[in-house]
Amino acid sequence: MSSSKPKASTKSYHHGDLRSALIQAARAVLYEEGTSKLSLRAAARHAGVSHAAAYHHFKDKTSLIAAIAVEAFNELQAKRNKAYLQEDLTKLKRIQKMAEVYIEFALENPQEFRLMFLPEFRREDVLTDVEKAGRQSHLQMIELVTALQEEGTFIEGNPESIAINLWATFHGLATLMLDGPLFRNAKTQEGSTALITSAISHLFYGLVK
Amino acid sequence: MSSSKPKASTKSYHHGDLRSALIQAARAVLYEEGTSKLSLRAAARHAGVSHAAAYHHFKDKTSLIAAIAVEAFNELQAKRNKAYLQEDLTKLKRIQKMAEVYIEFALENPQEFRLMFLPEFRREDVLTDVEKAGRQSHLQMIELVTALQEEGTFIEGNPESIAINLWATFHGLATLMLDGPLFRNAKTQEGSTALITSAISHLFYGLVK
DNA sequence: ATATAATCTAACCAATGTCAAGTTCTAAAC
DNA sequence: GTTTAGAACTTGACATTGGTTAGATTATAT
Repeated sequence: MSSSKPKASTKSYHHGDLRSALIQAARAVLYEEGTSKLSLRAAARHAGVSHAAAYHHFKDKTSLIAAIAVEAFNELQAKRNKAYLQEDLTKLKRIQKMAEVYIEFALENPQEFRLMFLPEFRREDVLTDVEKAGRQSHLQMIELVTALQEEGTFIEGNPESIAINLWATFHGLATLMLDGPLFRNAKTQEGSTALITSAISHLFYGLVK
Repeated sequence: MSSSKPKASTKSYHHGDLRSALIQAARAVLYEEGTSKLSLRAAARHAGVSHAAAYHHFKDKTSLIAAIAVEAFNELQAKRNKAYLQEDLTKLKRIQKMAEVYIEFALENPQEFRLMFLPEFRREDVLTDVEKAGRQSHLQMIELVTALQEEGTFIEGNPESIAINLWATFHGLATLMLDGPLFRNAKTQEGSTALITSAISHLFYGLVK
């Protein structure tokens, strides 16, 4: 929660770290009032500053939302690394773990997760900040796949293509559980892990006899 | 494009089929002005009627959007049936075809596709119209899986779980191609079909050697 | 002829994004 | 230690837009 550099004074005219306070505030609004109520003004209100203060930290409304997405991507990555380092697992189990972390994150932070994949954050010509923030995980997954190929566990083939396949499965499950027909299954822990486990197993060992 | 029952007179006071005209108008606005500009007023404007006229056909703004989602689900289903009936394919190829149709629909109708999976259209307690409209495809897929199990092609196991897995793969690919890191791959026909083909093949035959 | 559905005009009100101009604090220069 | 420049905020105002309701008006259908 608390960041490192700035001294967040409690009551001074200058906030100390309004930028990240606004991001937090915006996230809170997202949950307390819903996506449609998220506005620069609402975030400012929630952070206890004037409605125009945000313009010293964000170019416009979209920038604030992008900042939320970036922060969320970073949190996901952190969570991923934590799981990755903590556990002493086979590489195969590691992949399962990645899926669990991904979906858990989506279910625990649904509003942020949706923002992470808004179309306005992708541009043909340039890599946006949001894209950059998401890129790391992708590369990490490719590495893992490559390692699995080298140790002879996985089939040959373009590792990126396989990584994409894995991600698509995670992502598809996550989104269907969040906003699709699987949202009822996602209400219980058992329901969701069952879905994950069977999906991973199918993908690992195939559907065709 | 033109529906069956009502006579869409061109210039009378009574429109004839304003309801579906508004849906069409709203879809047009979606593409011409973007999601954020979609409003009841904009739809009415585009349909050439007064801004209050919509209230005789839709309870509120959300209902109009829901109607778009329902219509889109129906179109997807129709497209699916068409592909399903036309082609004389093995059941396995049929699944590949379903994936292609699904993703093609998403890429050709990105705006509608996004609306089809808005969280506000799912409720814990009741089946919403949008949900009902999406349900058919799901059942169809389960049937197909069951058939594949019976003919001994697919592994045993809960057919629904397998169908979910397939859907998640399609859906994950579609969403990542639309609003995720794969959106650059989706720009060309070859790029997208390559992704689909390899994903299906991986899922059919497994990633583990 | 009459009831009623479909449409229109008008108006209200609540928001929001954004800019402009003034204030208050911080920090660096002297 | 004082001055001073500039950054961080505030208040106020503008223009836009949108959802929604109320009360006519016009067409359709019985």
